[in-house]
Amino acid sequence: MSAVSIKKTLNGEIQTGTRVTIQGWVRTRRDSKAGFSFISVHDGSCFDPIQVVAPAELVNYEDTVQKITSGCSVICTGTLVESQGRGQTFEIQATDVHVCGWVDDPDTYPIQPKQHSFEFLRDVAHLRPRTNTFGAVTRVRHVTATAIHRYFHEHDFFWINTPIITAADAEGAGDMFRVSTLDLANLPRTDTGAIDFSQDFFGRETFLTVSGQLNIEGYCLALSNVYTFGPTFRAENSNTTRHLAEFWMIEPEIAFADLDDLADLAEDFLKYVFKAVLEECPKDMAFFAQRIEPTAIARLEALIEAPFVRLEYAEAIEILKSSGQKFEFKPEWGLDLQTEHERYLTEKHFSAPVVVKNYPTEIKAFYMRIADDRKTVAALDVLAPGIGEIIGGSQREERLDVLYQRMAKQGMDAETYSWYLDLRRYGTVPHAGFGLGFERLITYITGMANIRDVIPYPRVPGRANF
RNA sequence: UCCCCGGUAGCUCAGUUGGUUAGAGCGGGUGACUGUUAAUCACUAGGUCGUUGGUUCGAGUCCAUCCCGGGGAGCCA
Repeated sequence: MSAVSIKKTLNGEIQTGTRVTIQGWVRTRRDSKAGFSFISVHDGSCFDPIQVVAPAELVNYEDTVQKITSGCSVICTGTLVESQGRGQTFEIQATDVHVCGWVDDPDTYPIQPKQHSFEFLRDVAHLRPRTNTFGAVTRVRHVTATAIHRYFHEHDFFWINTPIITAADAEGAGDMFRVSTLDLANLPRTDTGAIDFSQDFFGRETFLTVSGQLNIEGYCLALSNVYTFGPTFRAENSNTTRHLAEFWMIEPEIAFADLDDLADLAEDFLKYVFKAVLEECPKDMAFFAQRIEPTAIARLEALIEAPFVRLEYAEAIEILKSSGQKFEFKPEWGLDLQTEHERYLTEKHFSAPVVVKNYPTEIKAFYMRIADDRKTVAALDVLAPGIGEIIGGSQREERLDVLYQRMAKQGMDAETYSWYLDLRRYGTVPHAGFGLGFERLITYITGMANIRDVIPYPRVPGRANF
């Protein structure tokens, strides 16, 4: 008999009276001297475990069933029945309980049927997926990723796998990890004493990507609507609840589009994804609302209904200035919004996600389209209550001469970016795109406070365990 | 990188102005009890109090140092 997922045994898909085999890991075992044990088994297929009722008549009851502890892997066969007890609809009356793998030392098995701190669970990242919370996070993460691909597919976007290894050393998005096969203890040198990267694997200096944007623009100016969804690396020494050195980023890029088209896309996209998660993960979301963040479901529902607030950067500054709030950093036109400013806007003033558009030229990247008066560029940030910046994007500078000037002004080497300039030389069009941090999105959806708890094995400064 | 907080049993924590033998709950073991629900009750095992040094008659407690963790800020997604 082939095994079925616990999800199927619990969702009514299988008729009661059917003989089934399930396989998974034990959460708890409770004995009843009335002649049976209750074994709570999960397999990750759904939030709830199934209760296996193991009668004392089983041949291995005393030497096996009664020795089962949390974490053992089991294969159980029996009849699916309506539960005679409270707390669950279905359960399995076992005729066979087989322990696949014992827990060597139950005394030190880290995952107990109790609340653990997330800090502790980070130290056992290989075992934490066995907990309620991380099972739920994992399923939500999967459903979110799937919804993202589905949204783009349904809207005629193509998924472009931009390279992870890149030679562009100044994409303007922070410090990069070096990729090299040179012998660190014995580096080849040029005549001038510099490291001779011509002897390196690629014959030049290379890094891990900090963004697929520049690469994807080429595909945008050919396939019109495209996106990346892949790993991204930042070697910044950021120690916060919302930064990772390795994370996943979604970057759509749309042709024949301006900043408002981009804001429309961001809003429609986020609403679609939130809706999908609420529909496909009701149990997991209910858990987050109950145990992690009380507003987890309510705020997503509210967000799906209401139109996003949109305002100019200049307006945002005015709101902050006349707010009467005491800020550590005074809001001033020309300065970037501080975390405290973003929080005020999203959490207090609007109590909603806010799209801020058209930032001062000086504080934004070279590729963003400059306004006629040169004071601002067509950039936008989507700010969400609780986490701040979730999306950052812009309309790209599509005019060759303007882009060239801006690069020169920033002392950038036009030669390195000649291929990027080609895109403006041959059939340029207005286009725009944004970057969305996947883990930040999961953080927002689940209400999990720390981004290290929504990725399987977090990489942060000073830590790359597992 | 900067600021703040913390490190005591497998886990979550308590530990008074420095003072005898460092405690509880959960988890483990043993037993009792029960269609049980993070079951309940009794008994039991389990600790180099993060490291190194200092102050003191005496340090889990005070000081310094380093290591590790967490939160906040900056950078950003």
